[in-house]
Amino acid sequence: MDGRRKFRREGEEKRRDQLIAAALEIIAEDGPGTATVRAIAARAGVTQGLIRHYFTSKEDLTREAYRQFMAAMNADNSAALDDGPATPEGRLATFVAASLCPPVMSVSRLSLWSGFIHLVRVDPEMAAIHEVTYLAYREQLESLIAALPGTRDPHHLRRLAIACNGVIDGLWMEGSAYPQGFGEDELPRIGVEAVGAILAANLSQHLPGTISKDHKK
Amino acid sequence: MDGRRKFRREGEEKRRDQLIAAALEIIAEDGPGTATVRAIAARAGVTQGLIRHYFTSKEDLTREAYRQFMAAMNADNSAALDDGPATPEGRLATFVAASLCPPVMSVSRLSLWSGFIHLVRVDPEMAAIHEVTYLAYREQLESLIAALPGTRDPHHLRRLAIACNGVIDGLWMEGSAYPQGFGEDELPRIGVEAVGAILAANLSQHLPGTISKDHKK
DNA sequence: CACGCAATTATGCAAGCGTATAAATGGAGC
DNA sequence: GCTCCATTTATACGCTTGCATAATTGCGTG
Repeated sequence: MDGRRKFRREGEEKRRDQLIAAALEIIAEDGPGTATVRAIAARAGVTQGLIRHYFTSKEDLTREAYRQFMAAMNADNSAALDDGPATPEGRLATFVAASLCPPVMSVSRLSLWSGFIHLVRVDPEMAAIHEVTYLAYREQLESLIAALPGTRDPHHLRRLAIACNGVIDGLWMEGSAYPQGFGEDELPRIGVEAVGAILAANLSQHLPGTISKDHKK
Repeated sequence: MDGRRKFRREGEEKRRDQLIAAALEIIAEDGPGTATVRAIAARAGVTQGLIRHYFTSKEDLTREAYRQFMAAMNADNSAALDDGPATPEGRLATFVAASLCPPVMSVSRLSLWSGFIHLVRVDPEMAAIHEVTYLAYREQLESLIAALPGTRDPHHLRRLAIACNGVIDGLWMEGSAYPQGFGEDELPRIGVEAVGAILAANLSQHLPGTISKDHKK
């Protein structure tokens, strides 16, 4: 009789997270084109009106989703530092390798990234979010480089960090797009070696054992 | 009285190129979101019906635009080989450097690339176009590497090419996104050095003296 | 110079989009 | 168990989109 659907009330935090998670899932699976307000609401198990109750617009939701995605990337990446070696070389090598291993390096992350990236070049607010998280990553990289033996002036240091970041980004893309194209630990090894080459440092020998074993295949 | 607009008849080839060019311009400037059928036709100076006369669908036009864009990237890149040195090391260094100089490396190219890239992960036909042009680039890179002194088995060679391609891609992104972040010839130098490090070859000394001097827009 | 056809325009349509608004309802507090 | 309000649903509106179709017109051809 009553066709009106039953529902449960949830806290604001939980609903926002649900909606953001639903948006990220859809973007990762089918691209941003299918991530409509209706599709996101359906995936989250609510009706579309609720989105406008928790977000001022769809753009707002999109930006929050991007912010959360980028934060997760950085968090997953830095988490590796906690369990790694304590030497400057070891920390840098661990950091680079973490960027080139799951969960940071994965198809779904690449799909998400590619779904967002064009917005960064079009929407100034997205660009701001990008810059903040990008700089956070690069500054962490820069401080790890600065901890290496030898002194470098700030300007040189900055350019080294940018260059290393570029290498890592490129390998991340390659590996995420073609996971089957590389052996188990091959990409992190290549990445660490390339970064070492740019910095004129020998990083490979400081990698934790689980990563630097011989590559098969 | 007669509000109907005047027009000139053009050849099929010319009209198709005009429409593709218009689509690329809009995508580069405002992102794919604003590249609607109407906007593209307006930019090309025709009415929207004409698009469906020369392309079976908007998807068709988009794919042709992507194909043309990727072809231009490869063409601009290989063109550098004609004017460069003839030694294996010199040719590889030239090729790498060309990827990191205008016109291949530029903001508009990055905007175009970012506007298309998410479609590659969603549309199988776009993925096919991507694979063809991507492989063409990588195979050229691979043959340049194979020409270097020393012998490598095919499997190893392939992985080296993938790794070098990753480095180049990453630096291309960095440099395209932040052109002001590097000195004039800094990025090609870093790229050649990093590629040399991966291949255990000394490429930098084989670079032509001035790299990005005379590029016409 | 008129004919004929393909190139081009003009108009319309159905579907989907984001957004606005009002009605219903779950659930905590008394 | 009643009340009340924030949460949630339901519905609708205006706009844009890609696509289809019919009407026009430029222009090569005889």
